[in-house]
Amino acid sequence: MAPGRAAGGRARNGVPIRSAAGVKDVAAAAGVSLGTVSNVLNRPELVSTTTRAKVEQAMESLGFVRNESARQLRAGSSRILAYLMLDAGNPFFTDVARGIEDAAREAGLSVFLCNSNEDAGREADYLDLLEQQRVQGVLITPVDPDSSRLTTLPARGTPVVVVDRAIDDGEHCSVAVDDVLGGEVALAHLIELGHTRIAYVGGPTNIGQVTDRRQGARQALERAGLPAGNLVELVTSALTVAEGRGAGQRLAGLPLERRPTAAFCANDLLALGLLQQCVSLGLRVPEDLAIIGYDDIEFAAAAAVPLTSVRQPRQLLGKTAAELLLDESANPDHEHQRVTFTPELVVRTSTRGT
Amino acid sequence: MAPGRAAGGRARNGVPIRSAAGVKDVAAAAGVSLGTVSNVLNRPELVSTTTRAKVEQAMESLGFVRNESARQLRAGSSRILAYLMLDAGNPFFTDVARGIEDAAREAGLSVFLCNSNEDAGREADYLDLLEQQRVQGVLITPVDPDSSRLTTLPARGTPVVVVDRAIDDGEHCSVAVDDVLGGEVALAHLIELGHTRIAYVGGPTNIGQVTDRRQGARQALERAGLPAGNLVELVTSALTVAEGRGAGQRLAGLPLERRPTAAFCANDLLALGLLQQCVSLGLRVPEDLAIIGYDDIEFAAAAAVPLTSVRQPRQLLGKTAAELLLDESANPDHEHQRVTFTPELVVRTSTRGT
DNA sequence: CTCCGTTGCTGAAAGGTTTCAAGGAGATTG
DNA sequence: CAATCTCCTTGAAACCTTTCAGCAACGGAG
Repeated sequence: MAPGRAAGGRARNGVPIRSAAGVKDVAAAAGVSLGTVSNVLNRPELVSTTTRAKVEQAMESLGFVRNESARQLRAGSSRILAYLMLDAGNPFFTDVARGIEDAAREAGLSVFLCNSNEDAGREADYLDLLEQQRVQGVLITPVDPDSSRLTTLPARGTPVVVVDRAIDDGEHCSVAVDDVLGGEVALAHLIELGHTRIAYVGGPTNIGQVTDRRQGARQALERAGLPAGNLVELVTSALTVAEGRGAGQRLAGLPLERRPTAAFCANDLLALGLLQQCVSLGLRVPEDLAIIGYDDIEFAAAAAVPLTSVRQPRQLLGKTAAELLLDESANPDHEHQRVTFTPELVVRTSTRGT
Repeated sequence: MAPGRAAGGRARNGVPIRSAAGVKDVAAAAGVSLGTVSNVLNRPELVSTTTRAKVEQAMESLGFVRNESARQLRAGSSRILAYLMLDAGNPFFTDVARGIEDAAREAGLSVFLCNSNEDAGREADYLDLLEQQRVQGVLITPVDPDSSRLTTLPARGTPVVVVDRAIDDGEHCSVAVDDVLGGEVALAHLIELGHTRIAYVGGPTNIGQVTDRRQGARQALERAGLPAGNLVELVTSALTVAEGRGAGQRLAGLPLERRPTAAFCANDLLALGLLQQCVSLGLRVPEDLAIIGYDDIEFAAAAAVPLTSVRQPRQLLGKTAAELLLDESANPDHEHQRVTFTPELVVRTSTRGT
């Protein structure tokens, strides 16, 4: 898989002088003062056209690069937002990120993406790092919504907005989609189709999305008057395609009389893996097993059997979150908000058949 | 799709004091000098256990957060790498990113991800930003490999490693997979299956991956003694699923006698979109149209018709690139390298049939 | 010819950290 | 008891930029 490593050697080591041209050098070269150079950089309208031209020319020829650390240290503010995402490999989150980027760009800010990869330790490390960097604000889809950092950051002045999770501790805004409702809708759909023994595939159970959707599923079951035991839980150790395949293996291995006739997966990656595995083991979808996913990522519709899923307004989620963050850092009488969107069932072949 | 926006208002505006506890305050609280606090932070082994405990306790109770801008300004070095990726929504690049993260983490560095989204302007903006931030190094899969920034950054002291593209201007290392070979292999496979009129789906044509793979395809065609005109180009405006669908629409609309019997797509996203559209328009894959993708992302195997693709060692690509970058910034007699991996054909149903 | 308002430029101070030469306190040796 | 040595700690200088009060020059109004 990873063979021939044909090194095409290339010598010539660049001179490692960070030539260190600073405003001072530019000022000297242009024959003006420090302050003027700074004005060219920050308030060009205060500088006469001829002087500005001289300065810009000097910058150009010296290869001047503004030192952002120094700028930020003195000016006190950063022009950067960060989105700390749960899983960069899940298209759902990259779509959210796109919404964030669009909103940030509009406000003249840049976005750095960080990937916690469902690991609470990494998440904590990144939060520390971002706080130290004094970024203008942090958007996060948390692995661990109870991390103390989620409250200490805002308390110390770094605004935090929680995305795709509702948290109501008064320290930040949050933008979420009603996951309990989503779970309920998904299961109601399966029940309506006549299924009574249904698998819930998801995990790890410390992730809020997983438990909320499960709770919704249970509620739907209860409302339909079915015993709670009819929801068979298959716990996975991550929300990935590979884990979905593993679950498929386990599920297909169940004796027919105990095997569920439908599966509700905590996200589309799991559903796609489950689907793939079940199909390759000879189960027919939806006849032998109906499958419903969650998120409606773009790949859901292109799957072996087009996947029924619960759609969330991904980009809007990100855009809204970024706007709240911007408001928080710009507006002195910002009030924390909890915005909730409503999910939407998208029915395709994997449950309804053709 | 994006309805009910139930704002659950929450007042209580956090006091916006970035309480500004600095080393100075910590020193005062702990009854030691500035220098000692700094030593606790940077060379704890030089500080006696009792003093260290006092200082740490003071930090804790003051909620001290180190100001990274100031640290970096004085110390001159950053502990951050950045990966500027072509498309964060393409799982291929997030897998590369994972490889980078693993290698960086091992070296005690953090990675910020930036998404140029196939936009040369964004790419340039991010490169400027990263240089100003004085990150320790930049990994990039460029939209525009001819951007002057790709040489000015290293010349001024910010190491740059090019990922998934071979560039040989002596200013940086690069790690790539032989895309020409990959294109050749893909097309040879189709030709071997008896196809003679073949579509090449890809674009925009300023992206190197697109042109290299096309060139490989042409070479294979020539080698097989087929006229160049037998490769029908369908140019897309991005390497996305949606664009793939569009290409499918166009392709299916061709009169039967002119319609290719196989399609080679510049990446899997295009191939998945193409596949989905063609299937939904009633074409059988591979009987009416064989399809081959590129990258072998995880979703390729789970597609409506499991997709034949050209696999690249994604994580290894990232890991190798990060290691080269680390060497460049740590090792004074670093020599630029050009590492090339070999792609591998993975045959599935979309070309071979069942 | 003086006064005043504009416009454009200056230069010192400040921001929080790290570094480093130097000093101090105890312990050890002769 | 003096001389050394070790081990810790100290405080000022430096990193590069932005800010801001103030100065100079100029033109127009009276």
